[in-house]
Order: sequence, then C-alpha cells, then structure tokens
Amino acid sequence: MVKLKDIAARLGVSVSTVSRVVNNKDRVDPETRKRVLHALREMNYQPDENARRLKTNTSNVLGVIVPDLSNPFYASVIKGIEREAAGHGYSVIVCNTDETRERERDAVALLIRQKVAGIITATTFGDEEVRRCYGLPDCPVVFFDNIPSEQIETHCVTIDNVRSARELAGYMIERGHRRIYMISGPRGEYSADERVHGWREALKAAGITARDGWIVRGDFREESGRRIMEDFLTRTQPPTAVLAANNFMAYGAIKAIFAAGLSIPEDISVGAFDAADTTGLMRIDIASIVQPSEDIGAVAAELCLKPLPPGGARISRRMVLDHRFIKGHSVAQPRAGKG
Amino acid sequence: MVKLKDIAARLGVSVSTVSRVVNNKDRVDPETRKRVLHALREMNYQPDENARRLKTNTSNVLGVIVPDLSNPFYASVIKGIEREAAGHGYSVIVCNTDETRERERDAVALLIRQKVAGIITATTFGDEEVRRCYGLPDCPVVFFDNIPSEQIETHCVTIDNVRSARELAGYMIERGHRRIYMISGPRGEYSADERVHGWREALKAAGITARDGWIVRGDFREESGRRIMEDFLTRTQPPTAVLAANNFMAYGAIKAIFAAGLSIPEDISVGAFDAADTTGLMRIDIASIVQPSEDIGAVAAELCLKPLPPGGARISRRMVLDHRFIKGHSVAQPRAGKG
DNA sequence: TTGTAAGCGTTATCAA
DNA sequence: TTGATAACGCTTACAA
Repeated sequence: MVKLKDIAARLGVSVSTVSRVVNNKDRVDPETRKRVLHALREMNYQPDENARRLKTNTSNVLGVIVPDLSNPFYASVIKGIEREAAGHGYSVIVCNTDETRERERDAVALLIRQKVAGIITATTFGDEEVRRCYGLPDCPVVFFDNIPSEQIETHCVTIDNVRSARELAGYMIERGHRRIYMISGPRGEYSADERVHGWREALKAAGITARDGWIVRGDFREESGRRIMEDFLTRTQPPTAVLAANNFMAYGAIKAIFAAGLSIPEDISVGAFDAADTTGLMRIDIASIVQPSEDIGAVAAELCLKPLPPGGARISRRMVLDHRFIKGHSVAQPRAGKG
Repeated sequence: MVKLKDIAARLGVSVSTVSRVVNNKDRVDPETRKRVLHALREMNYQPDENARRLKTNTSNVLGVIVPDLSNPFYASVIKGIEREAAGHGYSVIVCNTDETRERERDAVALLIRQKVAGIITATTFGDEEVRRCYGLPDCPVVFFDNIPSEQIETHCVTIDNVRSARELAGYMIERGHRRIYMISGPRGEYSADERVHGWREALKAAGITARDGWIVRGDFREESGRRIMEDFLTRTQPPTAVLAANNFMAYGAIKAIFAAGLSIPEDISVGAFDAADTTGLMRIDIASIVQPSEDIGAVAAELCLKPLPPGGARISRRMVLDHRFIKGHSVAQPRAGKG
C-alpha cells in the first residue's frame, strides 16, 4: 500500500505537503499541488483510514443496530442510511441483534470501540436500559422505530405512534367494529406503548371500553402473532377486528385466521404496522400504517452527520415524520350480529 | 476514553503488561493479571480499535457489497454474514450499489481504505471488470450470487446455476411446456449466463430449439420484468411458461400477466430464482430455485475469517452449496392446443 | 515475568 | 508556502 511518505519521496517534497493536498487544506502552491495530485493518481494512493482516525479521533463510519435484518422495514431503513452516508463519504456498520438484549449491548460496545461518528438504533430497550447502555458513547445516538420516552434526552426519528394507531383503529371503528383486539409488542418498549395508547384512545372516543384481555403482547415474530390470534379465536367474544404491531405478527395472525377456516375481511378484519404489500402480490392487502422507512434512515444519518446548531451540543431533536395509511382490503364491516 | 496508559498508571505497572492481559498473550503473573483485569473492568476499558488496526495493519471488519439492500435475498445473506462475523468479534460494513458500476467501484475503494479483513460481494461486474476492480485488495475477496467465471481465481460461494436452471426449466417441460421463454439478467454476468445455459440445456434435452427471441435480458428490477412480459404477450407465439432470473422481475412479469387478464398457472406458468414466498401469503406461490441465503453469508464470512490452509495463500475455493427447488403452484400443464 | 521504546500512517503545530 | 517533528493509542521486539 502506497503511503504519503512514498509520494513525498518520489516528488522530493515533504509528507506534510502531500497531506495538505490530499485533504485540500491550507495553502499550497498551485504548481506543486498539480504535481502531487498527478503522483497521487499515478500511484493510486489510498489514505489509510485507520491512521487518520487514530490521529483525528473521529471516523467516517456510522453504526446501525437493528433487531432483525430480514425484516424489510429495517433493511429499507438501512438502505436510506447507507445512501445518505455514502454521499458524505461515510460507511455503515450494521449490527443485527436478533431481538436479544445481550447482542444489543455487545453491539453498542463494539460501535463505541470503533469510534463511530454516530449510532442509529432501533433499540428493543426501555428507558432504563437505554439510559444505562446508550449513555456512554460520546457520539450522537439516534433512535428510530422504538424510541425512548420524552424523559430521555435524545435524537429520535419517528412517526406519530399515538396518532397513527388511533387512525388505524379509528378506521376500523368507522367501518362498524367494536371488538377490536390488539397484538402488541413487548412491554416496556415505549413506541409499542404509544401505539397501545392510540388504540385505546380511538376506542374510548367511540365509547368502547377495552377489556384487559383485548390486548396481548407478542415478540414481533410471526409465531407469536399466530399463537395470540389462536387464543383470540377461542374467546367467547372473539374480535371482529385485530390490530398487529408489526408485519410478522400480522402474518402469523392471518395464518391463524385462515387455519380456522375464516376469511379476511369477511369474518375478521386485520390491520397492522409496516405490513403494507410492497410486492403487490399478497393474498391479503393489509390495512397498514407505513413508516417512511428510507426517509427515516436518511434523516437519522443526517442527524449524525450534520454539525449541531450553534451551542447545541446537547440539544436533542425529535423528528416526527409523516406516516402513510394504506387502507388495503383487509378491513370490512363486521358481519351482522357479530359487531 | 480510558486507555492502557491510565490503567497502567493506576496500578503502577507498564503499558505492555496491561496490553498483554487485554490480549491474553504472553505469560503474565496470575496475580498481576487479576489486578489488571479488575482495573480493566472497573474503569470500563475499551480498546481503541483504530490504534490497534494501525499497528497490526489488519482489522476485525468485513465489507459486504450488494446491489440492492431492499432485496430480501441480499438482506438475508447479510444476516448470515453478520451472525458469523459477530461470533468472531468482527463487524460488518455494508455497501449498497443500487446496481450501478460507479457505486460498486467506490465501495471497493472504500473498503480497501478501511483495510477490511475481507470483502464479500455480489458483484454486477463481468470477468474483465472484476479483474480490474477486485484485483487490488490484499484481503480475501469472496463472490456470491453473481460470480466470475472459472477463468478468474477467486473464492466463490454459489449454487450450481446450470443445474438449478435446468431443474426449473425441466420441471416445466415435464409438465408439458415447450415454449418456455426466459427473462434473464444483464449480459456479462456470468451467473446469469450460466442460468441461461441450464435453461438451454433443458430445452435441448427435450428436443426443443430455443429461438433467439425467447430470451430477453432485464436489469433485475420489477419494471423490466413487466416490460419484457408485455412484449412476450404480444408475440404471435407467446410463451406458455416463463422463467425469471430473480424475484423482482418475476413480480413484474406476473403483474403484466394479470394486467392482460390472464391467470397463473392456468394461462401461463411462471418460475423464478429467489422468488419463493417467505411470508406464505402471496397470491402466487412461485415455483422457485431457492439459494440458501443465510448459509451463503455464513460460509462466505467463514472463508474470510478462517486462516488459509498451509501454503494456500493463493488457493481459490469455489464452494457450491445445495439449492432447494420449491414447486409452488405457479406451474401447470399448458392449455390444450397452446403447448 | 515485566519494562522500555520503537513505530504503524496520519494530522497538526511550529519554525523556517 | 513549505518542512521537520511530535503526537494519536496501541502492539511488539528486545532488554532487564
């Protein structure tokens, strides 16, 4: 690997001069600059990022932490991050946690050691653990998808979870549903709680009292959605509509419904977060709240990259992006006598 | 950030001793080791990876290059890579090229500068450009999905593209199809060519002569699949079955078929690579060749991580993994009089 | 078993 | 405008 010294030696100039040309810093004689640039190209010089980072104590790398890379939502967010980052000469380290606390903690430590310029995370932690685990790095940390409560000062890129859940549940109510059950995310995740909140608000506004058993928490995996739906179907008062907190649990629920010989939306209506049909070829076009995934990624990356506003080293910014609501074809009027 | 020097100072030992404990190298007095370990924990020491890399001139980072992060196949491969890498204390830098040559070249340069320990790439380049672009790094390079021809000495993790295409086309022939058209990938991609080869072989073995117009090359995007299928449907002899080189083009083709008021598989049969229904909720369960995506990632990572066999610094390994063939429900007998 | 010291390739400071 | 030189935090001979 050719280094500054090699270029310098060849041209009979000093290392610092070459460095200055490479970094486009300080004044350097136009003539020498030209010669240096030529040699740089000729010898195909590539700066050693590690040396550079050691010296400057920063790096042109962003770290991303997601619970499940095979979830298209997260893949898409990463795509947005990567695009924004690459545009600024940054690269992206991706950590997948498989929804486990341990791997998430490891990931944070890993990224800190790398001295990344920023961490973008869809944490599965609640406030307490976020504080403990994400308090350490001295780079910007940006949360998305599941974000900490307002108690914690951080950067967030999110949609309005309360409003979007209210919108989805409200749509079901509009169509005549009253027994709207919810397959929620794990307790302690603030965003999951907010969605529950929105759902509750919508019911309340319609004069419906949600019973305790109407909401069950899953783990965002398909299997839990299936299990919970099966449970719902055994109730003496099964739901006429079900709202799932993510795509995979919605898929599980839908399969349970089919397995019971029921139809969607004729027998049961279904709605979910992030479950919109991106292929256009799904059997069920699920009514969905769609987070603008690539934008979320891009904005999160921007937050890491953009220099903070004057005096605002500690200013936290909560960016609320617009969600979309896709009505799909999975919600219909409840059967007469069942609503 | 606490450094070796701090720990050393606190304990009154030398930096090297602390370093030795951290790296578990050389002999160190059990007693001192204990004290050091304690201090390490107490002060929450995190090694500065950049300094370490600068010194050792290696890094515990793998680089991955994919054409499209939002393609679940690539996301899944990355997941496999990440799991294997994390298990060895490595992290993964992901580069998305949006199928463009320029971004791929940039990505390679970027990864080289980072001194990554290995590059895993689903290149979109043909042999010539692979040679030019991937010849430079002095770390292992592992190709998957689209791999260079045997002309080039490299590591590859792949399925048997010829055989799998033959299998898919053969299945259609078995069901009675003769006019089997192909929506292929860009010319120059070796793996795409191999698949064409397999398709041709299957036809030939059945005594069918593939006409020139039977195969059209797309760009792996849905739109191209749609366009090509529309073209096929205007032919005086439209296909009774179509084979697409990837999931997105298959989706486009299917939509074109539906848009023409035709049914699958009643009017036209469809098969594809990497288009198996992972959700279990697609309208069309596409007959698919399934690459073992996570395994491909894991094996590729392993190739980067595992020390080479004695004397084999330049030995290239082509790992051929088993594919699966999912029959789905998108292939039926051609309508009488149409075969 | 431990310590000293050189040096990895850069950037940044200071003097020329 | 340039050049010499000292770091950055770590690993690793080599010496003690």
